Amino acid sequence: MSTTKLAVVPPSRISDETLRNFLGYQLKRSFNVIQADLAKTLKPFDLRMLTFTALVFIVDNPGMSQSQLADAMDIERPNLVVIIDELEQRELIVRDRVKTDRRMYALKATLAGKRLCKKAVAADKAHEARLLAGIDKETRKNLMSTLEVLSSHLQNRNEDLT
Amino acid sequence: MSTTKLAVVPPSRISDETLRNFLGYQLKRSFNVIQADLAKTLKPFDLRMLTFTALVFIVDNPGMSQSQLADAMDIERPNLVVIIDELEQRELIVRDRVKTDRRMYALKATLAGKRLCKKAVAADKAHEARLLAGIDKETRKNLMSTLEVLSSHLQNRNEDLT
DNA sequence: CCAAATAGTTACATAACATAACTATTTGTG
DNA sequence: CACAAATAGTTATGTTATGTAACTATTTGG
Repeated sequence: MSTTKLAVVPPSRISDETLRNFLGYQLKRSFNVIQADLAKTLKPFDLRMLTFTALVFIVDNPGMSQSQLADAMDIERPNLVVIIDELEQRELIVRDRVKTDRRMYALKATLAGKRLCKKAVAADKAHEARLLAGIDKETRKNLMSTLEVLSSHLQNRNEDLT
Repeated sequence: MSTTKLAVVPPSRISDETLRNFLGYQLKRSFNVIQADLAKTLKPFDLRMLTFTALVFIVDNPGMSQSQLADAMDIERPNLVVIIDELEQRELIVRDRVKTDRRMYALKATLAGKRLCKKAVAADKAHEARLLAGIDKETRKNLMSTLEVLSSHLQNRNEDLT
């Protein structure tokens, strides 16, 4: 049997047995699917995952600062600037100067921002419900609590290091 | 009490209660931490997450094609080209033309590629062990199997749609 | 025989992310 | 009280990941 005959791997025999043991790999596989579907879900609202997350944080925490939001979103402060710029330009949020500390802004959602947020959150809920259809309620619950444990553990580790 | 006094949110009161219910949010939080640490872990090998994943797949599946690898990695084929170019240029892999189908290559790891892969896999294992230290064995096992269920479910859904 | 499909590529655009360096302002210490 | 250090936000820039259009070369199927 010549080696060229075996040169091509049949599709069914592609193995990810090494990678499958890595948490990062499993997270990325799942996250890829969810992220792609979320991009489609948010597109009608002219939102992306980062602008959506920022808006939700601001709606839930009126008066938070840009530094706090960057921390909460786990992104660098310079990268937040364009996100806030975009939400402000669309009149979904406002940057209010803080009288007691003129370096900082208090971020607040406008009425339009709150409304858009509500709709986008509902759409996101539906998108996740669709993706998880076929997984029973008990398993979903276990999934969410397991991920909560994981992300809390990792966040705590991160904070200890800084 | 004037509104300016309440303008600033105390750090301890930032709430992510809306976002915390989203699977995508939880996955992203965890994935952010793992990805940042993995970038540091792979840097001494001059690898990134994508080049590492590609190399592992090729080592485990000698002879696989670029199309198969793109599918396995869930990326678009044009984006695989620079990844394969880089691994080839470093002489970690080779692109062998397939005699029976001159459109395609059979990708194979070189000895140097296999060696680097082995070291990088060990380093990745250690990085994940470090990140998960403090989580007991039973919880880790549950975590991995839960994520396996999730990513299999989502991959199956994706394949059904295409 | 040839249209359709496939494998791989080039070119390009967008978005996410990291870092250096800056201005304006506040804080803390000697 | 003066001022160095720290903080909040910003500009500029580079790197990486990702998506899409259009292309060439080759194979497939009717």
